[in-house]
Amino acid sequence: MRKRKNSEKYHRIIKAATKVFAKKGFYPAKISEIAKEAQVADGTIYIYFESKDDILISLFEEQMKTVLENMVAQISKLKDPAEKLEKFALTHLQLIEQNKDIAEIIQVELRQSSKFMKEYKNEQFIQYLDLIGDIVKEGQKKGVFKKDIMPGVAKRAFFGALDEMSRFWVLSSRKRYDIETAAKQISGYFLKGITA
Amino acid sequence: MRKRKNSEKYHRIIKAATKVFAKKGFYPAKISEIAKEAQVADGTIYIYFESKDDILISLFEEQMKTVLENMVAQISKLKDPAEKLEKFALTHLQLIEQNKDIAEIIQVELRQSSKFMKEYKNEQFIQYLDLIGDIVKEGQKKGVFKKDIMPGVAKRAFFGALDEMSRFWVLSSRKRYDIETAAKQISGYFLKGITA
Amino acid sequence: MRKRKNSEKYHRIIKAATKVFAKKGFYPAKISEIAKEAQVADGTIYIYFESKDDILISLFEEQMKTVLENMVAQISKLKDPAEKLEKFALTHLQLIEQNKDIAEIIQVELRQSSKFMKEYKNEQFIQYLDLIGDIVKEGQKKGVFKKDIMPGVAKRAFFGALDEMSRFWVLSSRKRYDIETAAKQISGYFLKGITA
Amino acid sequence: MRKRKNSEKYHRIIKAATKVFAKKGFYPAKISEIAKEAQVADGTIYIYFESKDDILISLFEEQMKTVLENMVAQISKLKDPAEKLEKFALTHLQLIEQNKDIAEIIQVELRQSSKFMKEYKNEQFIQYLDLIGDIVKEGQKKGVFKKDIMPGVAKRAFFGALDEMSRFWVLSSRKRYDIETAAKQISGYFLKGITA
DNA sequence: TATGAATGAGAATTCATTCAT
DNA sequence: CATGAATGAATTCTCATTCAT
Repeated sequence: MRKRKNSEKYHRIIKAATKVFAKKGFYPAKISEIAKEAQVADGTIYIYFESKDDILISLFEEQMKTVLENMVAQISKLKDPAEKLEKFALTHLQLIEQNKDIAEIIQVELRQSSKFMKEYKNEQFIQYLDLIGDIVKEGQKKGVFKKDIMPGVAKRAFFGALDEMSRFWVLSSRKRYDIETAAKQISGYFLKGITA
Repeated sequence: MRKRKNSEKYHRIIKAATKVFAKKGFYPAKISEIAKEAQVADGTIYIYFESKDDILISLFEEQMKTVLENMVAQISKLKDPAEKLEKFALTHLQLIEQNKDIAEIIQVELRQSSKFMKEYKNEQFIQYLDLIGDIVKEGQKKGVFKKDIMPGVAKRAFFGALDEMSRFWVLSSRKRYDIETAAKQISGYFLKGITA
Repeated sequence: MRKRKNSEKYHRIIKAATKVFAKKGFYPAKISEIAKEAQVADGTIYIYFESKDDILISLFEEQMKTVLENMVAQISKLKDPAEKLEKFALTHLQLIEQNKDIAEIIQVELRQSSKFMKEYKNEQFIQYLDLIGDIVKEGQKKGVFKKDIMPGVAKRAFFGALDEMSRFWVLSSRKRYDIETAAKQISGYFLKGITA
Repeated sequence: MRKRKNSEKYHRIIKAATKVFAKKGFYPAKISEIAKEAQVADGTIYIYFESKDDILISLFEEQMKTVLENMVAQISKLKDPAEKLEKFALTHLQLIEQNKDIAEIIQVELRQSSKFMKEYKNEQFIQYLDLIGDIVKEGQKKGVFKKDIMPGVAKRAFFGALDEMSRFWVLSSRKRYDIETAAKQISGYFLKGITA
């Protein structure tokens, strides 16, 4: 088997799997359900993917690539590290907003799945986190961020704050806060603190 | 079946399940493995729990009760909201540190599991989050936190920051930063921002 | 283990088992349910019975003994073979009527259960059938029944007719015909035929 | 799952189940044994049947349809109600004779099983019984059967007589009476009685 | 390539029976 | 005798994966 990523069917299966995994979760999702959603035969899936696990990983990489490219494009336009962080927050939350299925899988099924996290070196996700770390380092070099901030801690704290907010959106039906407000609040805490 | 929560076996099974779920994840974990770990027969598990799902939920509630009580005890001793937040961060990370298995399950299997999150109203977790929200509100009333902070966003952002940090610890074998530093850093971002 | 048939508990268990087997059938019935009904512990049942199978067989023999004795008492009072057959029919249907649970078990679970029928020589039932055969033979000797009637066929035909009627009663909630009418009809067919 | 009743495998499984159920009874029969007998994998059975219960019910309906059609064909050729009853008896016993397995299941497992009898409306069996009832009514209309015969009782009595006879054959290894004699005797009792 | 019927390993759960108290 | 917690063998059913067509 060689992956035929250009094939129309490959993408149809990825799309179907995204929908089914998001709805049911990875383990409870059935190959036959993905096949039905993709309008192919069960066996056809195994022409494009090695296993059920492989669908999840492929799905993740496929999506993360896009997310990463998009984020880099947004960030690189800006100069000010503080503005960059704010833009990161907004872009991240918009992305979640527009792709609930993908967001849920990334959060719930893959990023959290100990099974995959432990044996699958999640390169894309590390790069995504590092975008934040790089902004922090850049800010420190430019003297706009405090020197004693630890980028390795800060990148996780910032991402975690956004992520928890997203989870709340993904899992709750209605959303209480609008995206721009939430993005501004969260980046605000980081940049200026909450102390009066 | 009546739950015999006082029974020594009940706790032995909870403990075994915690270990096995943490190691393998909920779905891949086998009842027989939990039974073996708990040194009981497979069937014995069904004297104390209704189903595999029930083990996970019981485990979670059992642990969260302790966590919640512990956190309340730590926080209530302090007066200053800023100090409370810092204490919250430290206590949370210490807890994670001391109970990696429990932490992993709460994060990975239960809090994140779409299956459970959607049909299981996670009261304990909501209360835990609200502890942060209450500190924020208290700080605002006392005039030490900015008035325009939204407690509903802030509690998630703060918890998410800690949680992402914990995840990093839980999933990575070695730990790069010591707990007190990390806790101080993270609560510091919130309180005073990272801007120089 | 020696059977303690005089014990009050022995009879309580038999009675409980009769109720439970009648309601659920032999295989679906649970020992724990019989124990609960009999208000004894599960383990106690095994003091009085060797196994679940043993309960069914004991139950059957216990009940059949009574049924047989009762029938013999009724029949032996009469002289005329034709009257005896009529009395048999009436007594049989009355018995069914008054002991639906026992009737159902005898019909459904034991007499029909190939498992038991094949390895368990059902002496009591054979004797019961033979009561009919003996009446037929007696009638032939007395010259009141046709000589070419085959007692072995006739006893089964007569019993079967009654039995099918009983099954209808046991399994249907309401009863369309009164017992005396049905008994008279059925014995009437045998004795005088249905031809005008 | 869609039932593929035309499939060769569907019939192979029905046939295998008939054999296994007849030999062991419904509850003691194992799916794996049926699968082995049918020379398919265990899982294959679940492509054609929903559950073990479904096999029994399907088996029954499949067989009863044939039995019913066959009986109607035999009966409808005749004019005289008395002859029809005699033919019914003969055909029924022949059928039993030729299909011991099916007969045993119908009698022992399905017709008698409280589990199935109570929740499964046994249409085919009711129709079969009604064939007898209709003959009786027809005979009464034509004036060849007594007016005071109750068809609802008579049909059960007649069927029961045949059925008990069959059971004797099914459950005993050797048969003492030949079919035609037995059929004639039994229909004879009904038609002309046994009184000299 | 595409199909979907067939496979069979695997897993949760049940429950008759035992035995230490 | 009585108990009922503990056992673990046994069984149905599921579903990822294969492969002949």
